[in-house]
Amino acid sequence: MMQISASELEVMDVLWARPGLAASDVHDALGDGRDWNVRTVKTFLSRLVEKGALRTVEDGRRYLYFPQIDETEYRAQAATHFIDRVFSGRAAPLVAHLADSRGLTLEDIAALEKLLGELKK
Amino acid sequence: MMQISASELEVMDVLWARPGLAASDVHDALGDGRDWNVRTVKTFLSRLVEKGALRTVEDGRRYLYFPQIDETEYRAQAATHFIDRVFSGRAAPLVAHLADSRGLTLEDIAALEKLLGELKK
DNA sequence: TAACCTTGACTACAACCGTGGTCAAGGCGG
DNA sequence: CCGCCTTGACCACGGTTGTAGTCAAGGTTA
Repeated sequence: MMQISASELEVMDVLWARPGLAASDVHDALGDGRDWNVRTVKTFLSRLVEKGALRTVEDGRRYLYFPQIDETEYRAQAATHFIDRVFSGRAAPLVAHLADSRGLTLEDIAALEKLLGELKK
Repeated sequence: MMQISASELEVMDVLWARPGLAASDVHDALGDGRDWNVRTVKTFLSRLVEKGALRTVEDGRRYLYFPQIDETEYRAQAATHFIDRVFSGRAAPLVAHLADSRGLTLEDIAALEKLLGELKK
């Protein structure tokens, strides 16, 4: 439902981790690797506000940004959509692919086994 | 790497299942639920050819379409990208989310347990 | 005080996407 | 043979995305 692009999601990640940052703070927080112009970051922030994913609070001459959507919920929904699109809604083949492409570490495998154990109850 | 949109992927699905169809056949095969105009389907086919995901073979006045990319490989790669984007590369949280959102059926759980058993070896 | 930096508001612009229209050439039904 | 259908080639058009530029107002610094 809420369409957030890959770049916008990186911005959300920053604000989920530290809500209430101003635009330039978000820019700084993205610093490593992400070499966006401040204005680019501001564009993403504005679009996220338009989309209802962020809310602004005035702080003098600038805005502070706060997530309006729940991180966990968003990721769960994104996962469901992805699986519907790419794996016809079947989760098991996805995990199989991850295994194939070495996307699963031993730790992952242990974590998943534990998780499955809980799910069976 | 190869950027295929959601709609284009539906077209690929048809051709992965039955390679060598002509445009109108693909249109028919999509029939149920997917109510695209034939020209819309042709646009997707053309774009997929441009992108190198399909190859054409002339058959009289029309083209037959054949996948140029491997289905399994594509899905595995898509899964990896998705997890990088949305779950910072960690597969286990993804599966946890699926469980939360009831994306996993009992069958899935059984399949995953079997899979994990094999992976441990 | 004068020049400069920051901030939000608005604008730009090309690529990609979803959706299909136009057009001309060839094949088919009657 | 004649009109109709299909086919590929090319075009259109508005929305989203990535990536900023411009501008004016207010704060900062020398």
